[in-house]
Amino acid sequence: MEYRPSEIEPKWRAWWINQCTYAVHIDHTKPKYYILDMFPYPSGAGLHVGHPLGYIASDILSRYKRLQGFNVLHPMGFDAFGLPAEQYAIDNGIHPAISTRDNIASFKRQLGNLGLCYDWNREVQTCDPKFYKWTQWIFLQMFNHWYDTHADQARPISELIAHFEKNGNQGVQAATSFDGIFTADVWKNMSPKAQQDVLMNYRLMYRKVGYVNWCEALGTVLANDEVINGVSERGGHPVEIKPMLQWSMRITAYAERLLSGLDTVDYPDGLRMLQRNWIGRSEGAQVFFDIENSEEKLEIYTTRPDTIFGATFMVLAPEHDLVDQITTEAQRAEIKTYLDWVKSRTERERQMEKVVSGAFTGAYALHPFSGARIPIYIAEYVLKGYGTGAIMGVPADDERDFRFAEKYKLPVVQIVDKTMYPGAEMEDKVGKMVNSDFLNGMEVVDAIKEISGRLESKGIGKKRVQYKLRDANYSRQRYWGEPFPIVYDAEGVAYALPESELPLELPHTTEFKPGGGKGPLAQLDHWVKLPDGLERDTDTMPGFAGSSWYFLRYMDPHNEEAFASPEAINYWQDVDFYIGGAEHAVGHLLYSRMWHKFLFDKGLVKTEEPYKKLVNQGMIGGRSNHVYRANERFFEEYLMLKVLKPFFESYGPIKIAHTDFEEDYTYDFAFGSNDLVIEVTSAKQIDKIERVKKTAFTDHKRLLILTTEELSDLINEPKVIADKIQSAMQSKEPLITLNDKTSSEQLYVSHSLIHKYSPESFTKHHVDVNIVDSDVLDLEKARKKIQFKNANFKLDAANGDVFTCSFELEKMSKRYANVVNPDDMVEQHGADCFRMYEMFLGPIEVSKPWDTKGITGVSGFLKKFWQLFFNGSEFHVSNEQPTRDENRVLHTCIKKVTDDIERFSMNTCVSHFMIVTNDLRRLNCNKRSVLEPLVIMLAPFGPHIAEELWHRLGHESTVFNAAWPALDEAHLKSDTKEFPVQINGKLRATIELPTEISAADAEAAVLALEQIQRWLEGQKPKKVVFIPGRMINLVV
RNA sequence: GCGGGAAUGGCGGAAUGGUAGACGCGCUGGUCUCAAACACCAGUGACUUCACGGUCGUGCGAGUUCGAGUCUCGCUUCCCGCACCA
Repeated sequence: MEYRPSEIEPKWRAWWINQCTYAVHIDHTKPKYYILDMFPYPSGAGLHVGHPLGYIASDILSRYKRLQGFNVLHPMGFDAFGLPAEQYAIDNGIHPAISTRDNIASFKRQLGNLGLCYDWNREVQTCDPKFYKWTQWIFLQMFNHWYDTHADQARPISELIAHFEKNGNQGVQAATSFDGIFTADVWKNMSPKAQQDVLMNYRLMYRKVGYVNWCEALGTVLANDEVINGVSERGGHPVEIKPMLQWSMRITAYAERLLSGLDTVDYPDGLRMLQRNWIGRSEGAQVFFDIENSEEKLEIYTTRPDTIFGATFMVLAPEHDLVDQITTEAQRAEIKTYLDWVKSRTERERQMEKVVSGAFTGAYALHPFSGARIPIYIAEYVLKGYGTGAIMGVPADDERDFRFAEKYKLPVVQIVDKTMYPGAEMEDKVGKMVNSDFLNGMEVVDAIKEISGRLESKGIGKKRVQYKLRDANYSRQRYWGEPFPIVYDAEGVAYALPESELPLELPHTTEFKPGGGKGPLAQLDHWVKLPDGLERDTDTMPGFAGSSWYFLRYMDPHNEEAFASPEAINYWQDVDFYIGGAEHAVGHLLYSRMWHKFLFDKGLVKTEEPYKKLVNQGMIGGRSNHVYRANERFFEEYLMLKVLKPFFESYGPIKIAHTDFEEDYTYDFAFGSNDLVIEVTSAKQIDKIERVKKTAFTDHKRLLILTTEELSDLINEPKVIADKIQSAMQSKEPLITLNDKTSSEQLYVSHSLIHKYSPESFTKHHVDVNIVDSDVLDLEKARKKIQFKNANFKLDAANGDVFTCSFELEKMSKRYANVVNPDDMVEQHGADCFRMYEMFLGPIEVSKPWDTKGITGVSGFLKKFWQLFFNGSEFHVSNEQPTRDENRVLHTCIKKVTDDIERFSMNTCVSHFMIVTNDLRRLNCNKRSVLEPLVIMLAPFGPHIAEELWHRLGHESTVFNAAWPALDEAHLKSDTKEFPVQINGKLRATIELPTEISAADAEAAVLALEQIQRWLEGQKPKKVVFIPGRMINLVV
């Protein structure tokens, strides 16, 4: 009986839904396993074959774990707030809620086609008030907490207030943007607003004026990771730095834990490295320098305090607060010129700049040990936002400082002797200190310790750990996001809404354009202005708000009392296996890890880290096809090469010098002994035709006009054109224009022919890969496309009148017309086949190109597998005992597939199923005791075919309630094995020997081999290496 | 520039330090067919040989080892990330 996926697949999908096969409940009798796909944003573009890769892989793992006896949570939902829907609303007037709902529906329909085992009852959408109630709730928890760096955890703001009331802020060790010390009395005498302003500096969600990435075109502030090379990630619009009052998330408080936590999770090394770099921890020291003739101290940050004796200049960031105060009158003009220049430059220009620049302030710092006067400069290469925004310039030990010193002719004092470390770079922390007073002779590492101690005892410096990581901007001047559950009084003091007022629902509007630096919500007076005089925050939360905790909601998605019940959290704990794209490496993953740690501090979740194991799926690239459209040049070359040769032989070619044309010659073709001239042009170029007519008339030439349109029509019949030219030659007519009823407006030329013409003859265009098969264009389908309306094709006659395209590997994208839709694949080959082919392409983690051709291999395999169960049209499975060989095939498969799924190597599993199927066909095996376990093992990969066969085998319940087959090692071994025989490591022969043969017996057998004797040339081998059950190597 | 990853037939890719190229695509030949498609069978790294066989072969160059695609060192190219982070 034929395998017909289109019949069996929809049947079982409906049955699974009907039977609630994928419904998951807390079950304390089974171990839990939580498998999560990264939260998709439902874009309007629909899925291409690259998208489901991870979903299929996680689906296979989920089904496998279930068969292994785990209670598997495998949910799906949508990151439904976001910019694209809002942009779409601005462009098309469709409310984001509507377009988002529609996009989710089509996304779910496409996923539904693939037979994925999600428990849709647990679906969440971040734009659902029932969901974002808890996003707002967590936000308020963070608002109401501060980070105690001593206890190394978040604590309620109320405890901080209590401390202030007793002791002021003395003894408080906090992650804070507040500097300065106040006493309890000072605190108590502050106005309520002043107190709130102080507290704001301690909150984990806080407001501050920050320099933000403002994107005028999008009308919003962007996070650092949404800005790529100075332009917005979405749309590529310019981004400028602008000061604004914004919500900020104090992720820096968790920097150390985010870093150390990386050692406890199973993430890919590359991803861990990425996060480490992003957090960017560096250990160094802050040092205060006195400034000559000034009360101010200059605070710098350095990771190399040991090089302090090599400091020959200081550099401040141009925006540094001290610049104005310390600049001397004499230098004021120069500094101003420099600052103006810096301001005039865009972020992008600054990043691209390779040459150092700066200006001298006229002020001097005093060296804390030598007392030397050190000139203070400002320079762009020192950044306001990092460290203290000021450095000491040590040109002998820092590349940039050296370049700066070179340019401004500043002295270079060698302070580290690296002669005993050949190959050490300038900035390596090795060598012996010289020219450094009391540090002389010390190794760098010891010198760092020594100087740190001295700085500290002198009270002019301190060890300090610094991070590159910045607090995340948490405000967006946008509509389609979570509103802030915050109101402000007349003085601008922020108050949290009471929990009872959550969710604060997003009000309806039809106007989405931002204005004046404010989001669309600002225009909704009735919503913003409250009766009691308070005003709402008019920004919305960023995209990462909902996605920072969504995986917790899946544990208990309908709970109205909490974001998830303690019972659910206790049972499901955390995500065991997380799969998704590497693009979330530093954004989503860092943010959600931070939220999880915060909730952990609060005792609301049970683990420090949200995701135990993480796998990044690779991208699937597209294979684009190109067609070549003929330019006018092509027709001229074509006539020359294919048609006119005999005419030139008869009449002789001539060239007529140009009169008033731009081209070199007046006519495209002219002849020595015939007064006919030929002009090739598009019929659309009426002006040109008129001019040529006039010129021909003046020259007393008869004119034949060949239009590219008619040539296109006749392109596959060169003889017809030749005949027409022939009759024109013989005619007496002064003007011959041919057929004006043409159907072709363009001509496309088979790629196999274009090498005969010059490259300028063609323009390359993408063509939809779905109408191309093995680079051959399907002309029937092509003619239906708008692209080829009124087009003709020059076919490759030598190769059976085909039209070929060239190909290129590119990103899969509508723009390249190379998008392959999974729906089409499922329709043609079935979901099981599509799923297995996706896996078969290669390792999940690796990027690879899609090639639709190869899917026939998997399709053929499934047909063969199906046929194992049938005798002609009849389902026929025998109950006989399996043979040794059959058992070996089965158990080898159990071992291989089990091992490979465990190491997430799905491609080799599919390969192995193919091998097994081929083996069993050879063995003519249709035995239940072999086939039934195979059906169970195939089920995670091809759930539909497995369910069908499982039921035909007589089972009533789903195959996913079966148990994964157990391995019996005894069946793996065969009696004999073909041993490779090597001479000096090179394979020279193979020999069939008992698998368990002893070294001595093997040696004897091998030495008896004629081929081996030939290599030994009568000598005895020096040494015999025998690996039992594996191989034999003779050393001669 | 810094950091990470990769490099194996025409293509996607296999290979606990032990028979390199499994499996599939493609290609070639054959069977079936009036023919094509499907299906099935056989072959398919390069060079060489009538053949048996031999030589070379996992980006390049060294090394460790009885034995290296795999381990070590040095280079080349490509991909990804970060980019004046003091």
